Amino acid sequence: MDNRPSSLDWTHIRAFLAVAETGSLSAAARALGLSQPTLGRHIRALEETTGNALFTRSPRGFDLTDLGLALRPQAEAMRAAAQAMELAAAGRDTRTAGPVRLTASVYVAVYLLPPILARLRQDHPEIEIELVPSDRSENLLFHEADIALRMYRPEQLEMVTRHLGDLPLGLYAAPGYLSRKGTPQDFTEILDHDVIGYDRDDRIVRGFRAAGLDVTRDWFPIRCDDQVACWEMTCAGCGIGIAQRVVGEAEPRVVPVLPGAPLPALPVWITAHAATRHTPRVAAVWQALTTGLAPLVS
Amino acid sequence: MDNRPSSLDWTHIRAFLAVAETGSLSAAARALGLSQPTLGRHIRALEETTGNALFTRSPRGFDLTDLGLALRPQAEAMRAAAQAMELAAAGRDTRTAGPVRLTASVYVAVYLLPPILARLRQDHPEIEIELVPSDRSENLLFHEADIALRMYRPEQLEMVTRHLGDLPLGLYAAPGYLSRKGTPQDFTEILDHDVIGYDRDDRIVRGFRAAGLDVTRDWFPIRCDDQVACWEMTCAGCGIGIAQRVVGEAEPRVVPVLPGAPLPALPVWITAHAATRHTPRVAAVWQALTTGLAPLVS
DNA sequence: CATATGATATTCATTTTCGAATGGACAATC
DNA sequence: GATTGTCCATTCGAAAATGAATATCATATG
Repeated sequence: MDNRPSSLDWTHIRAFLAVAETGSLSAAARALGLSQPTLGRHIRALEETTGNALFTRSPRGFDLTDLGLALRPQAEAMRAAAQAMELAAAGRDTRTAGPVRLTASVYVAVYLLPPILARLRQDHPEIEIELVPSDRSENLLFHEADIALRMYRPEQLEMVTRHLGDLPLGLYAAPGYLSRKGTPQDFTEILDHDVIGYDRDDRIVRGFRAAGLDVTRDWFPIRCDDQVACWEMTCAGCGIGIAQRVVGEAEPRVVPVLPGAPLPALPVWITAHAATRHTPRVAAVWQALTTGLAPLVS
Repeated sequence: MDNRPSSLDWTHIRAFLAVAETGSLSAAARALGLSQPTLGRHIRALEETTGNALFTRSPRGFDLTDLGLALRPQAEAMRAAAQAMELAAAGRDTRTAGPVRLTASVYVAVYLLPPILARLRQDHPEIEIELVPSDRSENLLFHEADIALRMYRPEQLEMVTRHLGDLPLGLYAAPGYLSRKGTPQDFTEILDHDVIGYDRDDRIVRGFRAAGLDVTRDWFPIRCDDQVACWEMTCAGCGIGIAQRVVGEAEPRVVPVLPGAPLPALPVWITAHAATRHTPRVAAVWQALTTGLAPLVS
């Protein structure tokens, strides 16, 4: 019994991916220009080092187990990198063709990125952009995205991060709402108003507490997790909403409320894997994002 | 004759990355557990399929060409994906038998762990323990270890950490030394004594400062980076040394000095990857360490 | 029910790959 | 200037991986 924890053989990983995709050793062998016994040995070797079955065998072919399913995305990421390497090695001037996956908060993706990405598409039409709007925090890791824009400092090893600046926030409301409920003249008066808050995100609550207002989650008459929906409700006159100033000032349906209100500013961080940060594509997108966001942050 | 660049061999890419990082075939061979001729062949094969030189050879080693420089990030991305795959595989390893790699400070590894690991071996003989004593801080991540014991709180995402408690410290000296130089009756009298300090680690200096004694690194007549060597020198009568109480009290060659001295306690943190924390092996070792260390920390 | 098809496992001779050993070149050090 | 250490290139016998051929199984089909 040779329990070897040794690291995985990259050739075996390639075989794993081919079998996973074709569903059979024979088809994978044809695709890779190898023989069926060889592929079988590679898969078996991989299963021996991981200690668990990656496929269920049947006379019809190979099917991924749960473990195999979990491992497949990483293998695909490896192949993507290998393909990029081959491109770079072949046409040595190889530029930036290919996809870049970008994740950002829904809010940023909706209100800030479109003009920046339009400009990027114009300057680098060979780069395809996959935009993943997401407010969950943990989805950027391990190759779910090449670049992430976040409102907090990511703390990961192997990640390159840069603080782009801070997005000032402001309070806004539709004129119709203000004529109905009056316009607060002082920050404390806001307690008598309908403030639109995010449901699970407690940053707003904490922000109010920091400003000296003792409110709880229940105090907000309208709660919604989706920041875009929150903003649309604000624009529609549901109450006073919080928005980034660059967005609020550009929105004709609302007017600023209490411009001097003590609201914090949202930090903006850009993050990429150290491994991919300097590949041409990722570098180009990184550059476009930093320059495009620069005028928006203070 | 031009062999069609069918496609790059992933094993060769791995060799490329190792050589690029180490700067020599020999060092890369050591890192990969292969031989220098093998690495040389891999690189040559890669250069033949791409048709371009990736390194400039010199008797001092291998240097990346511009093309090789351009290819390196993609190779790094591949390895990042491979590491992610290995981590994912390790996180789903259901085997109870096999190795667990454990890292701890040299001091802990020498004086605290042996009985705990002996007990663990007895209870779980199917688990092999690889102990990596190390005082460098950054070596636990990315699967260099499954579990780490540290004297500070690790701050990484994707890591599970738990504070096990604090190890109280005490001052100790050999009777021979004390009869030669006298026994200090007050903490300030310690300035007239030979205190054995760690060389690069400034925690002792800061501890003395916090206690109101203005000392600098040069004040310590014996300095040594190795904590085990420091303690052995203390036991041998070189001066007054600092040790964890559990160690000092159990050592017949020394007696306590100034039991009430205001020394800080060392926090003990146990850490593991979130991905592997709950695999049977890692969980068993985690359990053994927490219960084994519990009576030692206050 | 017999047959054809397409799949995996196994075997074994062949090819490929590997590593120990060796020699030579350069740099640092005494 | 000799010595030592580290590096690369080459050689060659040993070890490992490979693929053609074959056996076997399950299914679909007439």
